[in-house]
Amino acid sequence: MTEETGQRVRSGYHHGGLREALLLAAEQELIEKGIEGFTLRGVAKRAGVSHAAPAHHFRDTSDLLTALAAVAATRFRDTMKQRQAKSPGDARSQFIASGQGYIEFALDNPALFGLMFGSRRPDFSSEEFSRPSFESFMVLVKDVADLRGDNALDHVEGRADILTAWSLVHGLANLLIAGRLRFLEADLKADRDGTILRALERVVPGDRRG
Amino acid sequence: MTEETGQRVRSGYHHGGLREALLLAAEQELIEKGIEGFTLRGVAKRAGVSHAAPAHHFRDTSDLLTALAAVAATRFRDTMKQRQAKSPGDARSQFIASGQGYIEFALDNPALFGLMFGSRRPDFSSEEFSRPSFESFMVLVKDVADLRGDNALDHVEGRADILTAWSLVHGLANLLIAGRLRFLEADLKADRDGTILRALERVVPGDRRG
DNA sequence: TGTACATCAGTGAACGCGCGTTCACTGATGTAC
DNA sequence: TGTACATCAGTGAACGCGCGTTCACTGATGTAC
Repeated sequence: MTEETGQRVRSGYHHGGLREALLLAAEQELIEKGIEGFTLRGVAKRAGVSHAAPAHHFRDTSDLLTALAAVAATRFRDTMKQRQAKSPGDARSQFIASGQGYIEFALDNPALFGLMFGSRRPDFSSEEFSRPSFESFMVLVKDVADLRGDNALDHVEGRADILTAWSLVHGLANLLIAGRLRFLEADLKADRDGTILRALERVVPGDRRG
Repeated sequence: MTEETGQRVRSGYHHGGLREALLLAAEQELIEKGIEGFTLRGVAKRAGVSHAAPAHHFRDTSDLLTALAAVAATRFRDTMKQRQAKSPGDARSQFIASGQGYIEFALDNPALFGLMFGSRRPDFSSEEFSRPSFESFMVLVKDVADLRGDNALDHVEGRADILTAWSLVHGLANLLIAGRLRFLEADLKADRDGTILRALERVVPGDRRG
C-alpha cells in the first residue's frame, strides 16, 4: 500500500514525508481543537503514525507550533502580496489591497492567525517565523510611505499612520473572527469587501473625507 | 484563626466567602498560567481550599470562567465610563476618552481582556457576561452618534464609523498586549497616551485632518 | 549485481503526572421549639 | 437560654483519562565494496 504525501510516497513502514504531513495535521488539529486543546498525540493520530513518531522531526510541541507559525506567516505575507498584485494601481489602491489581504487571510485561516498573534507558544525569536512576519510588516510600511511620499518610519506622524492602519485591520480581523460584529451582520452579508473597504478608507494616510 | 476575605471571615472549616475568593484566585491563575494553563485545581490551591471545594460554587471550569468574564466585562465598562467622567467636554473628547479607557483596561488586565475577546471557554450567552459587554458597546455607539448628530446604527456610514473606531482600539490593544509594536517603542516610552491619541484622532467620525 | 552493514524513521509498551469528577464523610451554621 | 436537627460548605481519598516522554525494538533505506 502506497499513498501520496506531497512529492514522496508512503512505503508501509516509513512515511516518506512525515514532517510535511505533521504540519498539515497540526493545522487541522489547531482548527478543530483550538490552541487550548492542541496536543502532540492528536497530531500524530491525525497523521496516521504512532504518537512517538513526531519526536524524529520536532523537538517538542512548541517546536512544531513554531514551524506551523512559520508556514502561517509565509502564507499570510503571500496573501497580502497576491491581493496587491491582483489589483495594481496607485498607492491608495495598494494600501487598500494589502489591508483586504490581511483580513482575507485572517478569515480564511482563523486558527493560524490566532497562533501568530494570540498565542505565546510559538518561538518568536525563530528566524523562519520572524522573517516572513517582518516582511508582512514592511508591506504596510511601504504602502504608507508611498502614500506619504516620505520614509514613514522616520517621523512620529508617519509611525502614527502605520499604527492606525495596522491597528484597524488587526482589530477588524479579530472582531470578525470572534463574531462580535453582529450589528454589522446585514452589511457584511450584503457586501463583505465593501463593508471592510468603508473602514479601510477612513484610515488612508493623508486622506480627507466627509 | 480568622482572616479577612471581602466582608466575610474564615472560621477554620468554612471559608465564609469562597465564591469571591475563587474569582480572585482565578484571575491570578489566568494572569500567571494563561488560558491554556488554567486549571480548576490550580485555582482551588491558590484560594487555599481542597480541589473539590469549588464544585459547591461553580458547576465546572467553564462556569467559573464565565463568572470571571462577567467580572471582567463590568470592570471594562466601568473603566471606559470613568475615563469619560474624568475628562468631560465635547463629543470629540468623550470619544477619545472612551477609546483611551478601552486600551487602558486592556493593558492593565491583559489576561481578562484575552478571556473576554480571545477565548471560547466562557459562555457568551450568559446574561451577567453579555449585559456589561453590550453596555460597553453602547458607550461607543453613543460617542459616534453624538459626533455624527444622528442615530449612527441606522446608517451604513454610521455603522462604518462605529466599526472603524472599535477596530482601531481593539487592534491597538491587541498589538500592544502581544508586544508587536517594537517600531513604536520609543514613542510609547516617551508619551504613551499621546501616541495612542495620535491614532485615535485619525478615526474621529467626520473629522478632517492633513 | 550481490552482500554486509550503518543509519534512518518508524512502532508500541511503559512511565509518572496532573487533570476533572465523584463520593462518603464531617465540621460549622442556622432554625424550630 | 438550651437542645435537637436539618442544611450548608468544606475535606480527602479514589477513579479513570489523556498527556508528554522514554526506551528497546524493528523494518526500510542507502552506501561501500
